Amino acid sequence: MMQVNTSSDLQEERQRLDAFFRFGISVDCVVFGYDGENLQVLLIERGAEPYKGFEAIPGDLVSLNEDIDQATKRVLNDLTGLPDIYLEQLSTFGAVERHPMGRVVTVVYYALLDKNLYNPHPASWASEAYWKNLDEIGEMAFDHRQILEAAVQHLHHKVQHQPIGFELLPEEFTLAQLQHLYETILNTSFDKGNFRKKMLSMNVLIPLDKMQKEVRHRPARLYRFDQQRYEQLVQKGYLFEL
Amino acid sequence: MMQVNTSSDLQEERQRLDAFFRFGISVDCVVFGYDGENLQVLLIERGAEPYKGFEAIPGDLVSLNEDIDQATKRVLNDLTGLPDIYLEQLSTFGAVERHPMGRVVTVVYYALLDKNLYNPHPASWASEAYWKNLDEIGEMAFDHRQILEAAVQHLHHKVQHQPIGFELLPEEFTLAQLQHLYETILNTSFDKGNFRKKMLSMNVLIPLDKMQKEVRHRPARLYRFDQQRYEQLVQKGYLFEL
DNA sequence: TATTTAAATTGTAAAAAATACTATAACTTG
DNA sequence: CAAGTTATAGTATTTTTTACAATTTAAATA
Repeated sequence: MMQVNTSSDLQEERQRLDAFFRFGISVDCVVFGYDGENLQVLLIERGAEPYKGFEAIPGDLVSLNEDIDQATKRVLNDLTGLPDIYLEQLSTFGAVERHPMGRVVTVVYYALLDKNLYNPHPASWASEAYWKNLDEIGEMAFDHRQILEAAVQHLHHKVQHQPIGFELLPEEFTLAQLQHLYETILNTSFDKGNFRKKMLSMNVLIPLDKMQKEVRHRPARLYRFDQQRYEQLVQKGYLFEL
Repeated sequence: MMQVNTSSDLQEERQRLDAFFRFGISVDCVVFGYDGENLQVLLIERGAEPYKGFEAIPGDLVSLNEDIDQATKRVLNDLTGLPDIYLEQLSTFGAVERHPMGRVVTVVYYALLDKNLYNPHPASWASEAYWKNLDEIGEMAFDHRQILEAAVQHLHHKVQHQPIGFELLPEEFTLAQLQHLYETILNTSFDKGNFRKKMLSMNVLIPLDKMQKEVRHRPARLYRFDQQRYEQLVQKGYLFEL
């Protein structure tokens, strides 16, 4: 098929389309953290309209010349002071009435991190920024409640098939810490010996020559996650599964 | 925190935001089909600028007052004549330069179906609409090549954890057909007896009192997928896995 | 009609993995 | 050093997976 497109062709078409180009795009960043005890999520209090004073997932409108993936990092940093972290796209919410200021479609990302590493500080139009236990969350701005529920569900599913749990822990951790994390996320309990055997048999943990410090009992060996090894296994078709 | 928002407050804010509300949103529908032999995908040839004459995934701009999920059904029907089918959201592509007519963020959906049931007919600005084998696809419009690859990868992953294979088959099918489908998608082969045992032990297949017809050997029993039973199992925490 | 053929279906023994549980080691604190 | 606590290792039992062989069925052919 031959292509004939003059510049005026395109201009005409662009005009016809003008009515379609009235959307706003935002990104929302669901950041999960773990403090060794509970699973938490990073929230802000909105200091600007709409929904001023409401709890919200950190998020903001994307600029016309800004890449969406990039926007997540900027927004998260602007509002909470968190540095560049890897955020994975989750899904997109686009109900017609979800935003009172116009038609805004929001792309939701999520991340997991060791919350002891970073302390959030509110900035820009965020009046507060803090961690909150998942089960203590009430009303939220926009459809953020719904978004958060989708993120939690995704986490439950994902943690059973990929070793994402490690992102929530310090670089070096004990098997008991890892087990407690999984038990928290999945709300179950595992046999200690068998959990250990299963984890170690996957060959994605590197045992270190270090021991836990400052505990009042036999100290446990520390391990770290072997990202390279994990990727090799995935290449070969191995699937991490609990 | 007290909320004070007069109507003029909001108007002011809306004006400040005007520069952000210049995005276009589109939906793209990756529809996979299976003809008993190969895995295929539904494509159109674009009959309008930009990328006139190129192969593309069926998709179009969303209207300002149109729900995104709804838009998928309209678009797919407009371009290819396919009726309402269930489409699942996959992910969103928003690179700055992905569309030559402006900033367009596209939300990608996908569906699976028995391609013998529906015959695509091009309409609206689609000059062609047809099924094509996955391994015979060349250049495509926009970033559709990239989108398609993401969809295929998602399919590979998903088929191993959810019984989506059934959507690609006729309502009534034999275990051999099901096995061949899985072998095609995953590009492997399974032991016949063990595949049968595994599938049946999941209790999501209803054996029918019907047999295959018009084959020149012992006819196989027909089964159908038990959606209800599957949902019950998922509720109870059971996870379908190959 | 008897025989052949192709595939469906069933069965089974061996191997591997998951599970439940016990025993021992290592460290801290009083 | 004894007591307490948790880590770590080990083991026997059960369950699941795997590989493969045997049997059944209906159509096609001779």
